[in-house]
Amino acid sequence: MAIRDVSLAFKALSDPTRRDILKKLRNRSMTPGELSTYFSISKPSLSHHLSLLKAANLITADKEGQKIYYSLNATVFYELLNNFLEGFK
Amino acid sequence: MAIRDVSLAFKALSDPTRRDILKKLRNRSMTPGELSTYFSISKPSLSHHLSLLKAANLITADKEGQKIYYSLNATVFYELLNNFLEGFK
DNA sequence: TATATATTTAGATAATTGTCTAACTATCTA
DNA sequence: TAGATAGTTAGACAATTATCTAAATATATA
Repeated sequence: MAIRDVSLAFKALSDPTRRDILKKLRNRSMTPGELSTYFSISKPSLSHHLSLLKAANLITADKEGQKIYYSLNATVFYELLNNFLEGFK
Repeated sequence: MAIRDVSLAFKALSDPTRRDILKKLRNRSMTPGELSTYFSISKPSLSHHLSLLKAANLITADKEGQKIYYSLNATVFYELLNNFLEGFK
């Protein structure tokens, strides 16, 4: 998996709610329902944020029954920031 | 100098024109006039991008006569991305 | 002082964003 | 199969953004 769109990734990282979502997913996968208990926004808004993070390839989704487990895509995450730092050496 | 606002910094980095400006400033300082020769946007638009980069503390400005020399704030730049990576270890 | 140069500010406009409620789809279970 | 649960999609709305042209500010120079 690779970085698809740097602008998309930085834009995804520019929102504090989305950065908090990534931090929640740092240790383990979570469903939108579980994530929603940590945030004071509606589930559709959370869903929207998850779709942006997914579009930026910063998280992955695994469906199990009715549930969807979202996980941090650590590889792409490091790739994005490290590659960007490379460009500024 | 420190990171003031992570959202502001990532937002600044989410625009390709602004990333290109940072790359131009990687090696040396430049004035808006010189920078403008590399971009196909109006000078007011360029000025706007520079003000956002400055607000994000990613560049600094030094006035000399009528000219303003903009420089990459490498320290904050590395600080932002490295500290952010730290949070995701 | 008048004019030219460098850059920003003001104001307008179209596009994008984050949020909401309501409605929909998919899956599970009694 | 009916109802409950998990999550997304649709549509609306206010706020923000990137861009432009026109005007203003600041400095240098003839």
